Amino acid sequence: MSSSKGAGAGSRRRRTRCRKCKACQRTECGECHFCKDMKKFGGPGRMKQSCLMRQCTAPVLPHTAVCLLCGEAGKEDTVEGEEEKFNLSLMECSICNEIVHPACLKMGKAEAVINNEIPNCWECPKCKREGKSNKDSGGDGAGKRRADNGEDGVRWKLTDELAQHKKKLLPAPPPTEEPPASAHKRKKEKELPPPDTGPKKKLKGGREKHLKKASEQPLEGNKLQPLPSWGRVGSGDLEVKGSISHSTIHLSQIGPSDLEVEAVLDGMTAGTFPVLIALGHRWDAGTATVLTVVVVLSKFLHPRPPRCCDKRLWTRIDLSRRKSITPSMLSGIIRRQPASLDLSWTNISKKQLMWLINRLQGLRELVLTGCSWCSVSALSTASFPSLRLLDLRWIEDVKDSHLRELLLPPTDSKPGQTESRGRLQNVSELRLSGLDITDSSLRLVVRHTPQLAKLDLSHCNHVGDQSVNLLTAANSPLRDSLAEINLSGCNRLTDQCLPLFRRCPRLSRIDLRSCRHVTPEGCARFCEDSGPPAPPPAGPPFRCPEEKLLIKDS
DNA sequence: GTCAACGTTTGG
DNA sequence: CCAAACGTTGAC
Repeated sequence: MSSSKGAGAGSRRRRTRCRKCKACQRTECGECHFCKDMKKFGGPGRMKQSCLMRQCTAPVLPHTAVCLLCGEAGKEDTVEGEEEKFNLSLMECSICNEIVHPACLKMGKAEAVINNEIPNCWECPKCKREGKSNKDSGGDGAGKRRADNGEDGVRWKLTDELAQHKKKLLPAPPPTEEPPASAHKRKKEKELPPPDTGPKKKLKGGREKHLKKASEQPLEGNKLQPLPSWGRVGSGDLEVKGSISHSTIHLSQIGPSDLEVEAVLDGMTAGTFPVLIALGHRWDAGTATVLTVVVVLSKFLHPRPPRCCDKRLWTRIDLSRRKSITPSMLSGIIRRQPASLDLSWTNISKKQLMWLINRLQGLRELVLTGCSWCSVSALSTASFPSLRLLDLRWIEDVKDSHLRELLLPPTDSKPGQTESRGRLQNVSELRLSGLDITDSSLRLVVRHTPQLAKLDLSHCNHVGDQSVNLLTAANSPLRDSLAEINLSGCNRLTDQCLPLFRRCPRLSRIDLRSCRHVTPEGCARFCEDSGPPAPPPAGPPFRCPEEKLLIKDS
């Protein structure tokens, strides 16, 4: 096991905990694989790895690190000003591993690529000038490091192809041409832990990549996307095109550093990360758009997460329709601490879901469409102070007793608490489509989700006029909070429910499509009564006054 | 010296 | 290819 030794140029220095990040400051979970290995938790202590929950998000250079050229430590504290501080700080090159003061290099940082994710990490101007990349690191004088593994072989092969495309010039090849399908696929699997390959743990590899290649990590999937198809570009959003070369993304038009770039791969959201990563690289407006990648500046879609969350940079993770959720996916999710998690139509188990939600206290959106209640019941074991959206559509086998379990406040509320608070206290959007939810459960919804603004009850067979009465009754907190309700496909509803909606002052959208017993005439009358002008009796939608929208098919 | 755990190697 | 093992580093 000879790890690198000696003080030769570029011999690798081990990084160490920052001790400041959230992960560093928490205690060991005692439950993860590595905790269970530890002697203190009764394990054999052979693995000698950090608790999964305590993996440092910003590992720092050790105190003993010194500049290769002058032999001195980091001196950024001795000066004022960003530039000076940078020049006197120690920077470790992720290619040659050399640690130097930029000032000692005397090369100017224009050519360097600074890694904004890892403290004191860059691709040094020397390597950049020589055209070196991470691939080459095994071959240089440092020599100590193994050659990169096969995955990287794929990566770099593709990068080379990309460079060749560049020579041939645009336009980008059609998606089917390159990169080779297998490599393409493998690459995509690296975006997130793979869909259904067996259990795997990306710890060490992940950590190493974190150190060595983090600057390109969030973008690496993009490299392989010849021509992604793009979805949303909202009115306030900017669409820009850029090209990827090596680990650099060149954006052609934009500059603000506080926006976010969202990369969509094959129509699927791959992740969200601040554009400043891209800005860490050179601007090159003239770069040919070979292998065009489109990025959407989604300032308006995703408020930027606090800086401390930048390490993982994934605000949304979508694993919908993955056949199985593997342990590595789970730990990947935890490391990234997403604000939004989509697990719809997956076979996630109750145990897995429980494990997850207990570690995602900041989660704001959870989508569990099409999962089984058997798994979803995990929700009844936790509370979600940050949760705003809960999607439970089309969950099989949901009974009233189940929803009661979920909606009722935990029974073990502390005696000191003035009032017991339900688990979904702060949820503002609840989707319950396709559930056999009865009025008895709806009563609980009314009582225990006081912040609810959007409620989706479409295709709930038991929902009828009485249910609407319940939701809009004088003692219902939802009366004032409801802004949108989806009741499409609720065949028990009749025209009689319509006037009840007037009780809700904020209600601005009612979806009554495919409600067999709600007539267009009834809707027209409802809108008419709400004030002129009356819409035509047939054809959706009916517009009611004050920008309210009643949607009804003819 | 002890303890934690990084990064590499090994074995399945 | 991945999980486990382990030598060694770094903090204290």
